[in-house]
Amino acid sequence: VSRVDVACASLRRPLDPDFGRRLKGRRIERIGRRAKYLVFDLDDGLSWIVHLGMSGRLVYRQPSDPAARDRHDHVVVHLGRHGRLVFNDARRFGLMTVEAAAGCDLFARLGPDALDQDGFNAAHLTALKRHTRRSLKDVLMDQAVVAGLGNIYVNEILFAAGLRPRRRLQRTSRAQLERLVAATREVLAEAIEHRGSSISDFLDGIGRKGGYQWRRRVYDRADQPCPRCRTLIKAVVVGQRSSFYCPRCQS
DNA sequence: GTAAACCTGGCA
DNA sequence: TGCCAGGTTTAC
Repeated sequence: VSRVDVACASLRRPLDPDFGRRLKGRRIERIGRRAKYLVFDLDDGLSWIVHLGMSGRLVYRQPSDPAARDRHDHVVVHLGRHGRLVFNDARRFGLMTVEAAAGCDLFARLGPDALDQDGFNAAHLTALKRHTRRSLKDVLMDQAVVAGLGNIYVNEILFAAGLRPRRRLQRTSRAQLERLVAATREVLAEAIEHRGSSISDFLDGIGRKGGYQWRRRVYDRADQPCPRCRTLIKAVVVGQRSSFYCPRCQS
């Protein structure tokens, strides 16, 4: 990292005044992920941690790419002669920080990753069942229960599992929970294969749109026919978030 | 639990 | 003009 330009520090969490100083001069040794956070491990043991929020993008640009700055390019991380990483976020719901990943408070309350076979399974969900009246939608959206799922994919997972968003966890059988966990892996595998959902803002790390928006079965498809049975998709609000389901295929 | 807060942009 | 949006936190 040869230089860090901060055009706007007021993200969801205001950018630390030391952010640029901590990143400049470091070498990025590994790129990973923790739930919805991108994690760039640095050569001094700290990590550059990034969350894209709703409208954020982090895009690599070649040295030859035009230098023109967009109004919402808030942070530019220059990589010497190798180009730069540009963080753009119209709504500024994203955040970034440089700190030790171990003991990072952003990670403190995260549950098992949605793709972690050992952590996220039917037994994990069964253990929550006892004293809760929460809906499946609410439970899957809770990053402390299972980390990494957002509104689009929870809608798609519930459709794939044949379960309604408002169904109570308590009233969901072990077999249905097994189905739900399997559906999570299937939906995420397909979403990753198609590089995510570009419904309005999302671009991948090299500026390409994802393709999953063309494959979604129910999300934002109110009053359109279910791809399986042609019944019209319903829209409801669960926990302040829009939910979509097929009243025939999902129970 | 539920609402409101943080922001901008797009659409009816 | 008002309402909605891939997220998360904070306050009643």
